[in-house]
Amino acid sequence: MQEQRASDDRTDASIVEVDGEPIDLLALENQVCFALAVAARGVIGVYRPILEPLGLTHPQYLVMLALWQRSPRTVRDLGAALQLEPATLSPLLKRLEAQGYLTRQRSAKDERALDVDLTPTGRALREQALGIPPQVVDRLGMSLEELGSLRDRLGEVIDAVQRGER
Amino acid sequence: MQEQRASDDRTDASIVEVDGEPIDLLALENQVCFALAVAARGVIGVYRPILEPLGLTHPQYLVMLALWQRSPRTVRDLGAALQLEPATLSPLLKRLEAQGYLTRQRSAKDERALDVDLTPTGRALREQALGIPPQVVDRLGMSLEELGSLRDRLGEVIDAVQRGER
DNA sequence: TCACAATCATTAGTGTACTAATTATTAGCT
DNA sequence: AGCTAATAATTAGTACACTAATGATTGTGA
Repeated sequence: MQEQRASDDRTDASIVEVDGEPIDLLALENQVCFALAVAARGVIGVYRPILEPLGLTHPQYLVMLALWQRSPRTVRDLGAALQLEPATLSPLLKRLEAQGYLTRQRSAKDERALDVDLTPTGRALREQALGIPPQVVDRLGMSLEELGSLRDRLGEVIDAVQRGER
Repeated sequence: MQEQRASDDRTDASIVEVDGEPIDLLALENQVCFALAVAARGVIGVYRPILEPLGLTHPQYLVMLALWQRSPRTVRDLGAALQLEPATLSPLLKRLEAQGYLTRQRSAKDERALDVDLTPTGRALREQALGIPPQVVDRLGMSLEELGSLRDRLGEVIDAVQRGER
């Protein structure tokens, strides 16, 4: 005989009342972090086949977006924009350099810093990228209003996370 | 002389008018996928120090949540609940087994399947986990209403992603 | 029954993403 | 000027997360 712990216990401290409704604090489907992780993986999965013809992964695509907005810029600057550790960007940038999309060279002003700049090929890739956002929106089948409002709410979460960093 | 493409072109096909406002389709700050990726990494980062005393990573924590809800269950079943490939779960479950939180053994009914079950230690860990959601909510400083509504909206994105899979 | 397809898990290979340690360069202080 | 602290990037090590290929078992149709 085996006890069914989680379901048979008559008093479970993880069950909380909210508006008179019992909510299980540890239920997977109630976790914002779980919804966030699954949604992020899912949306990145939508980009995968779309980015494949360009030879880009999703993180690499984000780097290219950052460089199309401003370049050259340093690894640290890119990290600040993309919220990534330099240790994550370092090998990622090397792969993009190997692809021929960017160049990496020490800054003249500060030999510690590395200037990352687009090659003509990398700059030209932007034309191909113009078709990507519409494809993604179409594939998701959600309105621009919904997506925009979601983006704004995610921005609040990002702010909340950063507020607590010290 | 070097042309400043992204900023100087007078007609940039990535600029679109929405409600009379010019929106740059390729701007990093307009990408939902970027907000999603940063928010997910950020929130998981909030869990990191909280989960560290339990010896769990965030994906491992999600596996434990799933097992606390129902166990034993197979790798495939866990994968369906967590939206993860079996190839991702396989090494992850081995680490949790090495930690002493679960057992892995072939199912008696179907030798292909692997039954994953909690150890007494793994079951007992649930008591420690009860304090985690309140800590995270406190750390984020957002209301339960905000978080609940965000979770629901992420659920819509997850549904949208799955609708398109065939 | 028995070949063959389908299913389940694992392994191999690639690419993030983190922390901690290392190297190189610059900035600041006396 | 010269020592020291701070800063920038890289490397090493661990852990996801994916696709593709593999091995083992089960289900199915002629």
